[in-house]
Amino acid sequence: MALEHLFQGSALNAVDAKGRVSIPAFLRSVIERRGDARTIVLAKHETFACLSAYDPAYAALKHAKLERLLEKEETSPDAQLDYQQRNLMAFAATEEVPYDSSGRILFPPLMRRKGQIGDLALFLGTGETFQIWNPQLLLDDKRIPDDLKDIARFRLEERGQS
Amino acid sequence: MALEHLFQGSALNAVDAKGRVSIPAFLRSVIERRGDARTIVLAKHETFACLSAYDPAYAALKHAKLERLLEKEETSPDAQLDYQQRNLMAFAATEEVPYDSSGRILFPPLMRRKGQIGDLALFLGTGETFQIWNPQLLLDDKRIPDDLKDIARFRLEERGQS
DNA sequence: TAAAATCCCACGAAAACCCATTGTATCCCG
DNA sequence: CGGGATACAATGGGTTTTCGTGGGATTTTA
Repeated sequence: MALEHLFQGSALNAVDAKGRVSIPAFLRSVIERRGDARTIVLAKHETFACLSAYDPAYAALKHAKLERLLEKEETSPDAQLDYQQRNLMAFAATEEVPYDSSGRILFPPLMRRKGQIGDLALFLGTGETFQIWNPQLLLDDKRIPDDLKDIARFRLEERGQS
Repeated sequence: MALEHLFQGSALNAVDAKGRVSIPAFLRSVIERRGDARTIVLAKHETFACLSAYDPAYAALKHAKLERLLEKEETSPDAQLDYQQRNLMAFAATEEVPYDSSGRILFPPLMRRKGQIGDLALFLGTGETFQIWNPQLLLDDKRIPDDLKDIARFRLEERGQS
């Protein structure tokens, strides 16, 4: 699985009173080059206190990979349950949301709580996917490199003095 | 078998006094993109205490897959019986129900009992198909990942405090 | 004729849509 | 090279549409 277009860069956007957020244009352009959907898929990140996001085409790719894995070791009794659990997490525990002509999504309340997103959303490109953080939680996480925290601080300052 | 449109997301809907339930709009949109039917097929899930649901187009696909499997290992003595059993389950043990213009089905009593569905139906997208749960049974199932139970609890809360 | 299914309409909340404003980066031309 | 015009991004607000749901009326079935 070698994706041609990768997510990169960072941005800090506001979540308004209605729960709307602009998806940064540089991330949207990757989504639309990977497929022709104007939609993102949201999931709780596996290891960090943030959300993981990607495009539907990437979700389909991941699913196909799972399917192939199952067909290989279909016989095993545990494999069946393992497959069911993965499938549930990959699809039931995610939400697909379209963005409108101005590039905004309506943040689903479930994901907003899972990611503990307040009125600021920090977007971080990570190649195949991107992440959405509550900036403060990123600053508080000891596992995050200082250089990255500097970027988060910069984005916060940018916004503070305007 | 690479399906283009996949079921994902979750929702908790009410089953009213007449036994009617709204199929969530985001699931219906997948059904209608896969084919032009406004119908779902219901079956008891193979491993969980819930129902499995999908569109007629997917049922046809599953059938074709079974056929191919049979032709491959036709020689085996067990294969024939296995095929007969699977075929029975795939067709006799299922019910096809149309949904109306407002997206509701009338829940067939047999399936409602098989799935132990009360007055709340939890819908979970799982890619090729989706599941319908009695939310309490999902919470009680030890095989279900905690993250998914959190989602079920969230859906229950959403509804409770309104 | 009673029970059940289908059709119809109605309502409130939420989501999607449209338009307007601001700020910023980009481009073009003098 | 500078400065004005331009395009686009992010955001705010109002309006329209859709969704889930309840209930009544009509038709069908047993």
